Amino acid sequence: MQYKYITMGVTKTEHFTEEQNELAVLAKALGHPARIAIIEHLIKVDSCICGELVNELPLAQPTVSQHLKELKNAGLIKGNFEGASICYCLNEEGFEKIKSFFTLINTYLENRKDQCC
Amino acid sequence: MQYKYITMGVTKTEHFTEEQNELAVLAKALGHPARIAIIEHLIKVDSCICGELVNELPLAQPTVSQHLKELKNAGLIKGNFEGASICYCLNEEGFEKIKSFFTLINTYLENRKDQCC
DNA sequence: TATTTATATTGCAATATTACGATTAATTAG
DNA sequence: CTAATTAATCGTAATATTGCAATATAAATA
Repeated sequence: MQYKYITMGVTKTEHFTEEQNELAVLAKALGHPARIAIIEHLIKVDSCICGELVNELPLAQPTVSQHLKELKNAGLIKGNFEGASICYCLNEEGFEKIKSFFTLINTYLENRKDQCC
Repeated sequence: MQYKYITMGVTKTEHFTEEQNELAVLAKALGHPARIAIIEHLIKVDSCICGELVNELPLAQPTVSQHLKELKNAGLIKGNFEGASICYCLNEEGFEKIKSFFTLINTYLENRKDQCC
């Protein structure tokens, strides 16, 4: 058997810029309704949350833990231990990177003249 | 054999709000460096593009076509036929939906007082 | 110290995504 | 009409993601 397609199913990150890969990682982390819900909840309660997320979300505890881990790895939330529980809140850094991308897009869209499509 | 976990690997969209699912779909569509590159290229050339994307990207034609389809399905780009080729440009609607989400986040982050994490 | 509470990790089942060769479809050029 | 060009679709290989039961870990409490 030949390994003709050894990278099938794998994103070819090496062919894109670091900025493009970073943006994709951030967007991907937001690409799940549970993770959107987590972000929204963090904003809603306006404080660091400690665990009640499992009660808020329609998912089992290990699944929530996994989603939190992905948001943390992407740099969109931060988490610190606070006694027995852990405390999460938004990580400004991650959102700053997204911000400049969307500022670029919005500026473009606002000034766009023609639109052949 | 029992099909105990018939929905394994499937996002439980039905338990989230329509808005959360919509946002997740949009973010997910941006969650790949090739699709970020496509959006950036559409902004850079400031016009509808007709096919040269395959030359710009380090991916085969069917792969590029697939990424374009995903961006189109998510509502982030539009495409029209123009003779033998097809013409793509940004779809403002999709980006509008993302915009309000990030406005919410930015407003929150700018006004946030404490930060226990 | 033993028990409870809170969260992370492991392991695994199942679907989703990524990538591309081969092919198809549709238009243009000759 | 035929060949060339352009882009979508099909089929398939391979990895990634999602979800949860079971388990592990770590701190608080009795």
